[in-house]
Amino acid sequence: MEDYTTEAEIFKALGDANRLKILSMLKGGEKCACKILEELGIGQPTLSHHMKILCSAGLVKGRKEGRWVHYSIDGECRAAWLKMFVELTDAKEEALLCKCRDEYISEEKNI
Amino acid sequence: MEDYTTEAEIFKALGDANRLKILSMLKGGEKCACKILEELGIGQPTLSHHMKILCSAGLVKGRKEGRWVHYSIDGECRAAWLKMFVELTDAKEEALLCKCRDEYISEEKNI
DNA sequence: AATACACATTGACATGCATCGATGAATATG
DNA sequence: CATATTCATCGATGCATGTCAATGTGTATT
Repeated sequence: MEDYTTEAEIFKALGDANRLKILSMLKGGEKCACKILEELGIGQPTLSHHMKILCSAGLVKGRKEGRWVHYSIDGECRAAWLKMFVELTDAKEEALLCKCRDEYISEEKNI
Repeated sequence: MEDYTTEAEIFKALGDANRLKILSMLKGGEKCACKILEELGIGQPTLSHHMKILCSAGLVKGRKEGRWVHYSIDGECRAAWLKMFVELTDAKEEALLCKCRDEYISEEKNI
């Protein structure tokens, strides 16, 4: 049987309310760590800890610019995990999701 | 800002390799606890613990039949959580997923 | 009724994890 | 160069969690 250790690691990264808040904040686009910090009401080391987990899991990536680090959602990895979850729980729907994604991408290109 | 405590609880349920193995086993359909147990190589109380977490999170439901309990993936809750994750990380794609789901459902009805 | 079986619950234990204060590293500003 | 700022790392702490052995609960079988 498969191991699923890496997959579990990904879901663990999502298993914290503060990290979900962070993801929600990044949904609109790139955001600086200090901005996230002041909205979240937690300590700075704690935020750094959470960002490390989100980055290690691949959900988020950081872009360093001078003293600041701008974080954003890694769309590619996110899509891979979404597919992974669907595949893990229902085989037939996985095919559907891929089909829809292809349509979505081709729509994007036409704009 | 939203709380995301309940959402985090759901992802926590997925953040364990053994629970992901269980979900993978149930992908093909209903399965007895004793069958899961012998495939998984863990203690019986541990399995019971994991099934409780998966059921509390809503991902899995149990059907009691005599001495046995048959577990299966709760497709409805699963779909809601999938939507939640997509919505949490990207607003525009959420609309796409809903559209695809509607098409999927109407295809099912035509068969 | 007595026994066997399938599963849940309890209690204990070790490990993991979120959090914070203190400190370090890198970069901009004077 | 000195200082301030932004973020990462370290060490400590308290709580959550995965695991198992022992026991309890409900159900079939004899």
